[in-house]
Amino acid sequence: MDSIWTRERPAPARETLSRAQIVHAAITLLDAEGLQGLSMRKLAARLDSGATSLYWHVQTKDDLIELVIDEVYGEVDLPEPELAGWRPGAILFAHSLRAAIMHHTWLPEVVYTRPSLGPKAMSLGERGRVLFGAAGFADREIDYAMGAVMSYVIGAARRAGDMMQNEAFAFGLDSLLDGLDARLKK
Amino acid sequence: MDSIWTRERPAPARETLSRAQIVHAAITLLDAEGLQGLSMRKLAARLDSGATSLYWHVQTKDDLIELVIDEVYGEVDLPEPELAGWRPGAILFAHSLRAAIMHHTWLPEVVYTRPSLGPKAMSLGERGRVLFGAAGFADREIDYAMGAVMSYVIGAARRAGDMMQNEAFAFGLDSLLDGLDARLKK
DNA sequence: CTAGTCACTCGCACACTGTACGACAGACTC
DNA sequence: GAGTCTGTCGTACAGTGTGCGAGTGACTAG
Repeated sequence: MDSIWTRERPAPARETLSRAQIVHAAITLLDAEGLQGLSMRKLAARLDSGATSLYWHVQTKDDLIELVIDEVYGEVDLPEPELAGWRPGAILFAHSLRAAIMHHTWLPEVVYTRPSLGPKAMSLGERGRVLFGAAGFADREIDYAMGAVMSYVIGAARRAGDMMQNEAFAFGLDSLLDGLDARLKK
Repeated sequence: MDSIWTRERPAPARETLSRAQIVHAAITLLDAEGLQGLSMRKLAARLDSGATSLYWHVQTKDDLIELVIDEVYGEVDLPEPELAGWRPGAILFAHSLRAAIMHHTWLPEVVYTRPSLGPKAMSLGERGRVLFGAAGFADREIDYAMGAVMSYVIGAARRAGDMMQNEAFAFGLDSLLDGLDARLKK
């Protein structure tokens, strides 16, 4: 009998590039060689394809970078309030974002000029709104509070590195969270 | 009579490029066209010189960018504690740094990868240590506190813009300063 | 006055960049 | 068989940072 299910997969004809594959390769190349190290030709070489083939899947290099940023946002944890309570949740979020930046050190250089409208950034924002909303912030302050934490973490990635820096990081983060907390209790 | 004082200036022979001149022109070019817009050739054109002439005054484009960053640090106000007291001083510092970033929007993109060891950055750090030291922070916490404020301000430059954003900026800054203040009073 | 040195400028060249364009190839639909 | 759709790729162009070496004028030593 012949049906979609019995028929064997047509076998991908030629194996074909995919956007996800390109984005993934771009991230590993960026991690290995930094922002300077990312060129369309080098990226294509890693994918065993011609440089201009990439342009079928991605309109410009800049678009690729936007995709790559969004992908990294996907690595960031931000728990639901029931699981952790507000403050531990915010701390976990902050450390998780920091970890992502430390792992992808090129991110801060690149995050400033673009809007962050990708799906994973959106989902992160949504989860943040839930957490900070549950904490007791209202209306605009929900976004302000989450934005403050993100701003601090991203800014703190300058010259980030070792233990010593982690102490400094925690100091600032705790202070900020204390200040936010105080706003809740007023 | 002939002396160094009576002799008229030899007249600069040929008018010559200077590092300061190059740095200045680079900043105006960056302000006008962004990081992408800065190329050695364009910069040289603005100075009516050959592109490679710049390389006598500056070793690489990267070095030039380091100089440029330091120059911007020079625009940042940070008052002495007697003049303002700690908290107003910190607020002025934060807003002044923010203003510099808003004026030179390319700065965050560029500030992450380099150490900030220039004289103006150093002087800023020194003045900061005075202010935060006078506030009552001790030892490492002096640097941590100032670093936290800087981190927040720099991070908050993402997608910065209008009134609305200023409200968000002030919210986070006040929270952070509240948290730091609380640490002083414990 | 001549010869040499120093401070500085600049044209050329090289390897490399992003990407527009158009030719091509295979699979699928009539 | 013809045509379309998805996808790949070589070539080419304008632009990049910068090494190299030649050039130029002002100053100094003899």
